Amino acid sequence: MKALSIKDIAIKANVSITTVSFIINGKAKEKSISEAVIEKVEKIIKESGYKPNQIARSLRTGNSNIIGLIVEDISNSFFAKIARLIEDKAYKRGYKIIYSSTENSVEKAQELINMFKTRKVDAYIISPIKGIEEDIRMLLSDDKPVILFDRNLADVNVNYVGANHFNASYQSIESFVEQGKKNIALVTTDIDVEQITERFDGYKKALLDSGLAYSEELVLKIHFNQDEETTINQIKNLFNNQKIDAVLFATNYLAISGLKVLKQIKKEIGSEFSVIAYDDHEAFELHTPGISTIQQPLEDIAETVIKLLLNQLSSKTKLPNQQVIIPAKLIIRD
Amino acid sequence: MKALSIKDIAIKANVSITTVSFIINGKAKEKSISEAVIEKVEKIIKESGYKPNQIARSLRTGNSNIIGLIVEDISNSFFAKIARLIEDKAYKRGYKIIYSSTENSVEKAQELINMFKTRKVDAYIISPIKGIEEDIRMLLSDDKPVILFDRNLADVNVNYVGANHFNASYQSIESFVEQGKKNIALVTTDIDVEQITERFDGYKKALLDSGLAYSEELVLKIHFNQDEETTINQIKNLFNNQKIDAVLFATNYLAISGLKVLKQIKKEIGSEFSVIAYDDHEAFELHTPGISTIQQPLEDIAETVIKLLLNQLSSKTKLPNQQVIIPAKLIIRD
DNA sequence: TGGTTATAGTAAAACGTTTTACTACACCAA
DNA sequence: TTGGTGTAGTAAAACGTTTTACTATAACCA
Repeated sequence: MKALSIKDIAIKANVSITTVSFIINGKAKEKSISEAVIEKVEKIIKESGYKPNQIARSLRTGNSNIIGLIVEDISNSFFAKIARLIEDKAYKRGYKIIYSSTENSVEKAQELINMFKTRKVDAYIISPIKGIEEDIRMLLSDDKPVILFDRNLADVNVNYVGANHFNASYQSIESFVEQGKKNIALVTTDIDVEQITERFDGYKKALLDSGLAYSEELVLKIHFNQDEETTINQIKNLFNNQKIDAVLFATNYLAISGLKVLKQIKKEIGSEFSVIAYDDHEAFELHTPGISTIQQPLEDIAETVIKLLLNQLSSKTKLPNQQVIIPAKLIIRD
Repeated sequence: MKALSIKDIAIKANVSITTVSFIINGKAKEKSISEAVIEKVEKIIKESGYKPNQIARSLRTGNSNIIGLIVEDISNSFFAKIARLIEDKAYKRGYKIIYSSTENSVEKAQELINMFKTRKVDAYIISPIKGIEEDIRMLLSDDKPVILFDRNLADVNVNYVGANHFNASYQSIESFVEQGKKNIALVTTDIDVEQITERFDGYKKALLDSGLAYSEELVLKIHFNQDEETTINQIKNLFNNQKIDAVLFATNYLAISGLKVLKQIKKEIGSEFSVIAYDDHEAFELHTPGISTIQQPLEDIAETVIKLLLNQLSSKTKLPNQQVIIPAKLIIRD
């Protein structure tokens, strides 16, 4: 049962392929096709269930109505939620999203970009990693819209949407200080992206501004793709060996490992020991006591990404790149 | 900066397009192209960075090396994790995955299937919903491999991989009974798929086999896409109005809502009140006390799905459909 | 009347591949 | 010399669209 082609429709309707194509693409009026023919052809299309072959279409037009979305790890709830929101919004505007995970591997990211490129996606939404700057520049020079989100790359001039990581981090520390905390730790990762360094800088700056000393002993940088057991041991070490009364986790999965440690070593969260986690997670609300978190405005981020993208797609001329920074929200729970 | 085509390579190498194509596709030997020419062409390809246009390739060959994955909701951690595992495994075998969420809407599912069809994906992995039986039969009659997972459709003869939901549910209730529980509730959804009805049947059968009465008052069926507030109120009602000493949640998101209720009404989980949740979630391990769960073997499911799929893809003849049922594991935590 | 304009539509090239059927030549055996 | 076989390679069709440039007829008008 081979699929119907535009040719079959043309034969059935006894008109030319061109005419059918014009009708399908809503150009019938401007190409002066008569009402009668339009109706006849549309009827045949409906009855036969003909669907244009998108591959052929893409080959001819060079675009696909598909947007490629590249994230670090689709199984991380932050990315899964953002992906889902973006998918919904794009879908409503007639675009499909295809997504894939980089696993923080430069190689895989490059391969994905290449795959998307050879499949002629119309635009890219990327949560980037260091090392793919050159690839992104290539996309830009192909005149394809690119939006980075969550993480920015310092030395590429491109659209970016993300939360204000510096401020969020700064506020968290401030809030610890207001509670009278003196020994505030930071558990972060060693991924070298702006978003992570900003969180780090916010931590440092807030400490200094509050008259507290910054001490390297209180900062733990976890290697980004080691197994969880190692992570847990390192955090355990930190908690056991340092006098700490508060800790900021720079990502939600680090916080989850951290909470596991606290459970294991039976350290209670409360007035003696406070925790704030970056990026909310179901587990934090449910936790007893509730875990305070920095919530990124997922909905806003997704909406802004899509809006920027569609602007670019519908504009003939290249629009200036924008950097949109959206405030994050500190949610205090207990 | 237009992309290079096979023609450009042919000109540069001073050979025909055909020759280049044979070399790219590893058919040079069998088509008796000389070693010298092969080397020359390969060198030019490497130096110029030429990448074949996959769209043109798909148009010509009718396939794409892409597998379409359709799930209910990619932001649900069960699906996100499965998707990620499948993606990894497919990737290693040279296939790309593109995924999309149905949101439990028949219409959206059909549109997605259509989109994948017109993009000529080579195979489908679908966590189906009732109402798309006909669409799946269409795919099968197109001779495209289809694997259902997580949920089966009773009246379509197709490959299926899933956990043993009946047994898992049965065992959970058994374990409650062993603990001396008498009033065991079930919170489930009203989605009409085998996997959910099996969980329900396991619950019922186990009660009867243990000599406990089955009572409709103890079963709450939540409408599948209502907002969480309503769900929480309904569960609160159940917990407040019925004498219950144990509850099985049929999905992880229901369990999360349920745990929120328990927190709100300050009901402690312990010897008086036991909980088991279907499908593990980070929040359950972290919860105090830990929440017992039924773990589906994600890794096994993903591996089996991919294996079945690749068998079909590489076989010339149509293989018989298989139904693979994988045992789930009851994890008792406290 | 002839020239312009509008209406209604079509033929054919192009997008970048893969693949079938072919050519051209050399070599060898009978 | 003929014919067969192997080697090395190519021309051209095909996949299913979109789009440009074209034709043919009717209508209008001065």
